[in-house]
Amino acid sequence: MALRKTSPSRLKIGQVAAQSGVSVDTLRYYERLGLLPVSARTDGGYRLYEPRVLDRLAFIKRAQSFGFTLDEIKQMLHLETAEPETCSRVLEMIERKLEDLDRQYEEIKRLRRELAAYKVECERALASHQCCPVIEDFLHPRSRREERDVRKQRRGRK
Amino acid sequence: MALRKTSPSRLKIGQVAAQSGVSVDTLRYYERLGLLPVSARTDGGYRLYEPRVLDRLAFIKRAQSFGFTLDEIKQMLHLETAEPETCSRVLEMIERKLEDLDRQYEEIKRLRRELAAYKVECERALASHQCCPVIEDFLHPRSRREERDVRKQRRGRK
DNA sequence: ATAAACCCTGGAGTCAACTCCAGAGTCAAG
DNA sequence: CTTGACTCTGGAGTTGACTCCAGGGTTTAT
Repeated sequence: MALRKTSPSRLKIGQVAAQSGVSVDTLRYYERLGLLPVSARTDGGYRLYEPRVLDRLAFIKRAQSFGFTLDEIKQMLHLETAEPETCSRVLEMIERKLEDLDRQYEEIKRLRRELAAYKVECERALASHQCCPVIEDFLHPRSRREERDVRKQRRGRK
Repeated sequence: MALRKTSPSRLKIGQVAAQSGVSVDTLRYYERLGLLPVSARTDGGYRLYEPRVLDRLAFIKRAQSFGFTLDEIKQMLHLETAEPETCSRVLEMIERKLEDLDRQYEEIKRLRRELAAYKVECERALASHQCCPVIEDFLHPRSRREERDVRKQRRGRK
C-alpha cells in the first residue's frame, strides 16, 4: 500500500473517532456540513486525517458546550483566517450567546423557585393525607402571584 | 375575535384555539397523544369541547413551562383522579425535575463565567488590534483548567 | 490466502413537538 | 342558495444533531 508510516501521523477515521470521542458517523456528517475539511484519501478511498483535526474537533465540542449551534460554529471556523474584523464578529456571537445564557439563567431560577413551592405543598398534603394540591392548583389556578396575568399576555402572541 | 355566545358551553376547535393560544393543529395533535379527551362531535363531525378543556390546556402549558415533556404531562393527567398515591407520584416527578433544573442552573452559571472570560479577552485583543484570541485558544487550548488532561488521557488509550 | 476488522456511499430513520397540506365536507350569514 | 369561513382526515414535512443501514470495497493479521 502506498502510504508512508513515515509520515508520522495521518489517522484513519476510526482512530480520529477513538481519540476525539466523536463517532465515525458524526465525523462524516461534520465533513458534509463543512465543519471539517475534505480530507485526503488512500488509494482505496479511506479518509486520512492530519492530527490537527483533533484540535478542530475539540474546538467544535467546546463551542457546542457553550450552546453554539453547528451552524454558528461553522461560521467561526471560516473566520479562522485571522482577519482584522474576526475578533469583533466573534465578540458579537459571544455577546449574543451570553445574553441567551442570562435569559436561561433567570428563567431556570424562576422555575426552580416555583416548582420548589409546589413541592412543599405537595409534601404537606402527603403528610396530612389530602388530595394532591399540585394538580388541583394546575387545573384551577386561583391567582397565585401575578403570573397568570403574565401568561395571559404571552398567550396573545403566535 | 367575536365568539359565539349563543350556545353557552360547547366550543368548536377554532374557538378553543383562539381562547387557549394553542393552534388547531396542536389541539388535534394533543388529542392523538391522549392529552385531551376524545371530544364530542356535531352531526357533521366537528369537535365540540366543554370549556373545562381550557383549564386542561392551561395545565399543559404550565407544566410544559416547567420543562415537563408531553409524555410526563400525560402521566400526570392520568393521575388526575385523586388516588391516595397520586401525590407521591407527582412529588417524585417534581423532585426529579427540580434536580434537572439544579443541574442546568449550575451548568449555565459555569458556562456564563467561562464565556464572559473569553469575551474580556476578545475585547482586549480587539482594542490592541491583535489576532482573535478566542479562536486561537479554542484551537490551541493551553491547559486552561484540567480539561486538556482529560482529553490527553482519552487520547492515550487505544 | 483468508478472515476479521475496518472503511466507503447514499440514503433513511430517530427524537420532540409541532406544522403544513390536499382534498373533501360542514356551517352560518346574506 | 350561495358564499366563504370553518373543520375533517391521514399523512408528510420541519428542526438539529445525529445514528443506523445495506451492500459493497480495503487493510491487516495470521
